[in-house]
Amino acid sequence: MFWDRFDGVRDNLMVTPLEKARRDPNSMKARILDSARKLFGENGYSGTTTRMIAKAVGIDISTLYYHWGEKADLYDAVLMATQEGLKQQLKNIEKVIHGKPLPERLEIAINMSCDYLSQNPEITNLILLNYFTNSQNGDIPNFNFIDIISDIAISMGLAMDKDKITKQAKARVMAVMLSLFNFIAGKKFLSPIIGAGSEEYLSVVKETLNFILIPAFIQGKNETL
Amino acid sequence: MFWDRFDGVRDNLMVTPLEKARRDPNSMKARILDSARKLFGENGYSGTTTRMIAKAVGIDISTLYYHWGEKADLYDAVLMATQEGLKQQLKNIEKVIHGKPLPERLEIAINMSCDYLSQNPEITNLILLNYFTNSQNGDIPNFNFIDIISDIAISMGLAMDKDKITKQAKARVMAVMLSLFNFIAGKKFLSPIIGAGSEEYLSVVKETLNFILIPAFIQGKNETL
DNA sequence: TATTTTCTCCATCAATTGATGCAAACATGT
DNA sequence: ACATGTTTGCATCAATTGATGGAGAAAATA
Repeated sequence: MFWDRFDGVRDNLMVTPLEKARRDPNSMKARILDSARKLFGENGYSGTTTRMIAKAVGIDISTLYYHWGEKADLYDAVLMATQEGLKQQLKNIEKVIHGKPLPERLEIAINMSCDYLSQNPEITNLILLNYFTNSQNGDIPNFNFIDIISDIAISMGLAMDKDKITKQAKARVMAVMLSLFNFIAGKKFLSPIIGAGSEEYLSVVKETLNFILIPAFIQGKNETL
Repeated sequence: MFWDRFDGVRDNLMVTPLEKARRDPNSMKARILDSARKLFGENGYSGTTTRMIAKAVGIDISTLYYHWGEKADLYDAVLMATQEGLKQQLKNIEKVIHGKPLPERLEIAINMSCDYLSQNPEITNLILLNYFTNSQNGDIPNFNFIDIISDIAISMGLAMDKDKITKQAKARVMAVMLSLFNFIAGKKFLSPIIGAGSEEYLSVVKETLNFILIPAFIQGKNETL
């Protein structure tokens, strides 16, 4: 019986399903999570069925439900994993730009972010789709934006204390993020409109972001927020 | 029999369903279109069912199908109507700002656009949701962005000829639009993050857009695109 | 009024959806 | 080999989806 097994703490007792999946990237849990992330990113929550995910992994839906339970729970885990990856990437950028003057900091940050996000396009899709559909639909789990916004605000020198960030500063960071995310997430839609090929698109985006953001934040540097 | 009626051209022979609906705003067609626009804007294409729309109008689904046929056709009409409204509003703005110097033009355009879009929030939702889901899903009708982009580019003095707009100019206009659209569409999601109430939110957004866009486009005014 | 056309709703369809029960397969330790 | 718990897939469920046929009501036409 299970209560006979007192030989120490069973290590997955206090471990979240997401963490369990991350420990072994080849586990069924992790494979499902990967496919789910891709598909949710492509089609959104209601546009993605559990059968689509199961088929992508090559398993039966009941196996999926065995590992992750409800569809909403799986989606929640996908958002968590995405969020973690993004935060990790922000830390990497922070390391590189630390100490440098603001214009250079911005340029490097834009450059690195563009590269990272365009190499993992499902991230921006996932976040933006979530925040659109979720702004109206309360029963879908939602992405935690505020942490990331705060981190960036501090990194960009718009605030000192994580708890004392002005509305204006948050809004400015948000504008930056939204532009960037939209350009990446909407690549397939926007690149034909702009009339640029895949490689050219990324450089046009970088140039545009630099064009728009750098003068604003240089000018506003000494402004009181 | 219908072929006996040769008393002139029957005027709705060459009339699109959308136009027919616009002629009489109280017609069933128009009422369905209105509810559909609202719901598609709130929940996206796959998140909105024909039954939801019918229920909102207070009719049976078969009545809806009688008037609009396939769900995709109705969605298409919704996008068309939205697009027309947006273009009309752009013309209004153009009239007001015509002849004024660039910084003022930008400020007025931002101001008017913000007001218009926040009074018709389903517009931005519709467009953004469409462009996200459609960037991957080809069988859903899609919004015609390029016309609007071109109009704005000319109005902002980034180009002279509608057929000769550089990639950079298009990208810059797009960045402006995307920021604005996202702030409006994401109001419910973003305002708690910023920490602003409903009225305050709009003014913070306007301020932020001015802060970011005006220096960029002033600086870049004499640049060769 | 009579007839034709336009409209509305009920009932129903097949396909798809999220979700589960159960038995067989697999692994793991004794 | 045995008993244990862990995975997996088949079959199936009720609910929901987009969509239609047909009967009758309403409106227009004669």
